[in-house]
Amino acid sequence: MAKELPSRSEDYSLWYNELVKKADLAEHSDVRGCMVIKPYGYSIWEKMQQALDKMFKDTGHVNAYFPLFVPKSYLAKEASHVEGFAKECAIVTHYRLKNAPDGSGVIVDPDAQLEEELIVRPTSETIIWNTYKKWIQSYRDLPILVNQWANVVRWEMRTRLFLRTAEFLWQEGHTAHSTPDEAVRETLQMLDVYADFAENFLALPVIKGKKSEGEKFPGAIDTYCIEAMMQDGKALQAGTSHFLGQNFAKAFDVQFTSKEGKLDYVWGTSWGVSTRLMGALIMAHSDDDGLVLPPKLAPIHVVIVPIFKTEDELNKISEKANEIASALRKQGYVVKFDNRDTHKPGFKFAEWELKGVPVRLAIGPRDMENGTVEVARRDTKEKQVIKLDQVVAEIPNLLDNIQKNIYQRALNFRADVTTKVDTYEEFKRVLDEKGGFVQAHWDGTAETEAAIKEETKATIRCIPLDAKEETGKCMYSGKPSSRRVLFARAY
RNA sequence: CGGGAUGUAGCACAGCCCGGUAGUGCGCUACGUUCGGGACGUAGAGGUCGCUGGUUCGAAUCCAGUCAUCCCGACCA
Repeated sequence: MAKELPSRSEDYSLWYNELVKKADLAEHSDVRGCMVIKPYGYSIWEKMQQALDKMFKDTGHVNAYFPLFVPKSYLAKEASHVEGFAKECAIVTHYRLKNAPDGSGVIVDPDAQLEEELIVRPTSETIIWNTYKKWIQSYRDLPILVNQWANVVRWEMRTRLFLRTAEFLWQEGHTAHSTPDEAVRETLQMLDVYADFAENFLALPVIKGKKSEGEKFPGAIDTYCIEAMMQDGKALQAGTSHFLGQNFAKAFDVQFTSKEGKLDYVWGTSWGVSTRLMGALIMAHSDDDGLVLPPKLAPIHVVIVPIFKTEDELNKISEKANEIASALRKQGYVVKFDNRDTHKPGFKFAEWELKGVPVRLAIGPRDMENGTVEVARRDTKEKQVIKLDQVVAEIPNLLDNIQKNIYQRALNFRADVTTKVDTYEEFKRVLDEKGGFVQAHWDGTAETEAAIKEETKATIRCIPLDAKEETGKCMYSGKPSSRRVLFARAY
């Protein structure tokens, strides 16, 4: 009762906020715009990290760590980069505090001003390319395929748990190559890794595409992205991969001698996903009863709830429950036997549903008598009673089935809210009445893009990589267009 | 950063207009009855009223500042 959620369809934002807090994922800190990720939420993030990290290693990458602080002058070296990030930087100006002369507390010591201010990294391109300059002389030093797990700070005006916080956790890959082809291949490879991860672990279908000039990363030649659809019809950028060309190499004077003995600037990429994926995970699958986790990312796969009146009953049930639990654990599943005698079964059912545990087993005296167990799946809330000796064999199939089902559900939802339109009137009507992705022709100009954004708040999410060649007319300007692009209102 | 709202017990909120011993529900603790979908009864514990300053004999209440959160804008690879 105390934990009941607001309805998803009534107020999506409220539902989201309450769910994040009540499912024990995260909460706002008292520190401006910052978030506390609670143990349960963090354990999901850890599972994401493990899966991603393995995929990075499998594609030849290694991890390293670079400083949190970036000297102001580094950030200034790449013109569009500084322009893109200047408005949201936290800056360290002093290195010492002292007691206030009037005894009112501590103050910043005015004598301890830094000669050059340090920026708390909003992203690490600059400090990393400054380092790469020292690492690279020859084509033999290339490629460099480095990833970093870190926190970054972007002083956003308005924050939202997981989706936009002042500080967030992420990984950022930064690679250096001797040829543009290789760098472009790397950029696209990592985009594929992200899409693969989203679909196979998050159970979240994504659209791979390229950003328009207006939406691309400051300092990139091309920005590629994966775009996902949330249950309220708004899009979410779930990851990006940038082809940096020689922009950062030129800004930081990173040159190498090629096989032919010629001096050239290094070609770069960068790519990242963040704790924003947690937001995507929550908004894509959950319902009014709480979180729905894909089994591959669930910190607990199976919870066993005993139903008992007496200690004697509990002991008998525990014996069976522990048998099942240890058999499942041997197969690598995380099983929670919730034998608390402080809460009733109904309370436990509701609590584990709120937390999104994919499978729940309930065993009571009735089951003990019949040699059965009640199996409930979180995604559909279906319950069935099966033989006790079959349950261990059934669970892997069931978990697999749940993983596939929530992916399929999200895919169906996305298809339902994806609309093809040819006129601007229709475009506006679809956005207001239905939301979702809108496929429309665009003349390719920044002016049209900006005007549409201004008038409808919808942005070009991406130019899908698999967009078919199709002659048409821009819905806004009437000028010719050769393919449809994807519009949506977005987070 | 602009407009609006909020900040009082772990949580949700009332009290503020009209200044005078800090309230309610949930949760928490103990005991009893319960236990197959969020139990009930009885008794109890728990609060520098966001923070700083001002007005006043006296401030949760009035005034100023400040910090944070929420909504709308702006901003946001």
